[in-house]
Amino acid sequence: MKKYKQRKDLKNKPKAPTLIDVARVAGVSPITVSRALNQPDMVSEKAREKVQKAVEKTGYLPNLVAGGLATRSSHLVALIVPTVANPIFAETVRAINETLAEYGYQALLGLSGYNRDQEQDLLEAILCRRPDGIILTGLDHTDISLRRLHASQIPIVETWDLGDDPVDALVGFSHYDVGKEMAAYLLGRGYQRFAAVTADDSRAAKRLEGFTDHLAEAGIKHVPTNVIQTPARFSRGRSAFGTLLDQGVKCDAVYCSSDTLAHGVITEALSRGLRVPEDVAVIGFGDLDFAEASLPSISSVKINGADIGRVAAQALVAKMTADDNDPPPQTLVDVGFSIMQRDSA
Amino acid sequence: MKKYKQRKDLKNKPKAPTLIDVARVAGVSPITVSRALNQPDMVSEKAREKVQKAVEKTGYLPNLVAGGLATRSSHLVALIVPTVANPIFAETVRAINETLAEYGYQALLGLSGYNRDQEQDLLEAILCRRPDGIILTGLDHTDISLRRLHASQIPIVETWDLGDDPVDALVGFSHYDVGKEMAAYLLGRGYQRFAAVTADDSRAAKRLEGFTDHLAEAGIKHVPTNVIQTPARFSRGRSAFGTLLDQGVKCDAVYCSSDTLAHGVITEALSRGLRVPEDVAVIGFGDLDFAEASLPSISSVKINGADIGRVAAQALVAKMTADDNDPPPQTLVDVGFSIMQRDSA
DNA sequence: TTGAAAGCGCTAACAG
DNA sequence: CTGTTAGCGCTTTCAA
Repeated sequence: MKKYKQRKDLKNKPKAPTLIDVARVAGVSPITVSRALNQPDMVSEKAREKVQKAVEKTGYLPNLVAGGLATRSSHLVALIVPTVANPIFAETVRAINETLAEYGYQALLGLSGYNRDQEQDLLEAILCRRPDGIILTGLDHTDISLRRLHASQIPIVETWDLGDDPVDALVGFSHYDVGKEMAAYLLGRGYQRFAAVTADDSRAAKRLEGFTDHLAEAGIKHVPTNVIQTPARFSRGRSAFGTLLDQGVKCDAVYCSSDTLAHGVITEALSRGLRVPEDVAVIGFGDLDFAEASLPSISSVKINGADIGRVAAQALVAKMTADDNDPPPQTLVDVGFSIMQRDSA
Repeated sequence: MKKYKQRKDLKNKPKAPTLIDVARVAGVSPITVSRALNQPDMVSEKAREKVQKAVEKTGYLPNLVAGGLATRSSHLVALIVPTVANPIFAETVRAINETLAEYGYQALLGLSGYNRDQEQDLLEAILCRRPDGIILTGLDHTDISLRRLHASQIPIVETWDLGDDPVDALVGFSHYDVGKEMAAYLLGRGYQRFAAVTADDSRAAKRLEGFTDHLAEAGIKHVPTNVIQTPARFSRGRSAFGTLLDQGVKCDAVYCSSDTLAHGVITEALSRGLRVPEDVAVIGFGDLDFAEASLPSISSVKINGADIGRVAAQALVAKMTADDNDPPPQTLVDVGFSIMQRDSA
């Protein structure tokens, strides 16, 4: 039985058992252990059993760092979202995590805080880990990010938006159209005086633009708007609407860039003795659980964060596992949206 | 000028520039590039400049997989939480991410779904990546998980709980005490008939136990309780309370295992014409934004998820960077909690 | 079916 | 201050 070289523990670091340890115990060569674990069909049943026992005896856990270096594939996916404090992204993160895990991938989470520069830094740090794929939120990246993304040759899926010039694959919906539909919806129900409470991120801006554009086409040029900083919090929605009212704004419908803000707006309205939706209707965005299940007086644009996550992860997996000679699957998915009515107006 | 061996591109995989490429361009040895990047002080200014230029020219991004293998340190931290759908965990995740990033670490996120077996699987997958540290939620792990954790020799911080037998460091608070304090708080305000709406995870169970124990000491033996499945959602809280009321339960105060459930309970109460807190008071747990900022009629146990995350991450960093001959910093932090009053009762 | 040799890209150790 | 050498733990290639 041959001996295999063993590391000599330079810094007496705590050492986990290695393939070589297992091989020694099993009485086979390291490569046989490797195959028994990763390509069992290539190995005799006898060898497989010996290896299996040795693995249990040593408590061996493969070192994916070394494996990744050798195969140049990390089975790691970079996932960058603005925040997990927004439930809609939390749901997307969950779905992505789950779907990736099904295919043997793991997600490295980065939180960009709705900030392109922070995204760029995250991206740099993450690219150093040589992920097999990347999932980004939105289409709005710095030039440097874009350059790195293109140079990296790594499959990429952008999510939560639709646009002309994705880096690679794209899974989302049109925020501009969402805004237009929200306007059309309210106009169709007879509302005439509008106000808006919106966050300042780029997708919220697109929705607001769609909203005001559509109103403008209908002859309504003026929409008092209060822009709050991300992250959109209940409390900020509440105070933002309070400010508008204090400024003497009169409206029969309030546009909100998210359900969280809408919820705050409703609370503020109620606390001032306004009835919702009789005195003032409120429309939000995001399909939070509380919007769907309970608020008796809110309409909301329904987005399925889990769907987006699942579809995005699947698209990415397809790209990551595509053969080099396959035609590159140029994915582009419009997951759509719908307006959900929860009020009696 | 010496030449350094270069990979011969077995599978014509897309190749990112390597240290050797940079060394060639800079006209120095690879190790000098490595040092210029990681230990600039060990290198002459001239060399540093040459390397800097070569890096820019080649668009080089270091390969941390290779570096990690060589140094046996990944600068990766495993982070396992039950869910990010619960805002309190979302906040913890954010704080941990942020704090780790400050020290040059990155988090690998795993979602256990409040499930020990799922946690075990995640742990196995993550340990294969040889993280430098591990942050877990709670003290409740499978035997296999515990064995692996101990065997791994990796610094570990458990969070969100306090207990006798942590694997390593521990940052949290006593859920049992939280429950007792909630009971004491309500008793002190004169409430006498209680009901409970609670999730079925292990920490929620501890809180409920503290709550009912304290009430029992005060002679109140019966607390109608509706246990809902995790994840605790607004809608579930609402229907859980509805069920209790339908069963004829009379109460003047409702204990909820989280603010999300409390919010649902309040909505259900209001929708049935009950005034909160005049007819029924509601107490929750978690300090969500909406509880703090707005609900006029809820009391809540205030927990600072960001604090826990920050403290936990710092404790972990301290352990990860501790010298082998230093005494092991046996961290144990009780971050405490407080009850926040938002009602006028 | 199994093994030996040669790296993956980087850095620790030990000279110079 | 800079370079040489020898791995880190695994897998690929090529032989047997």
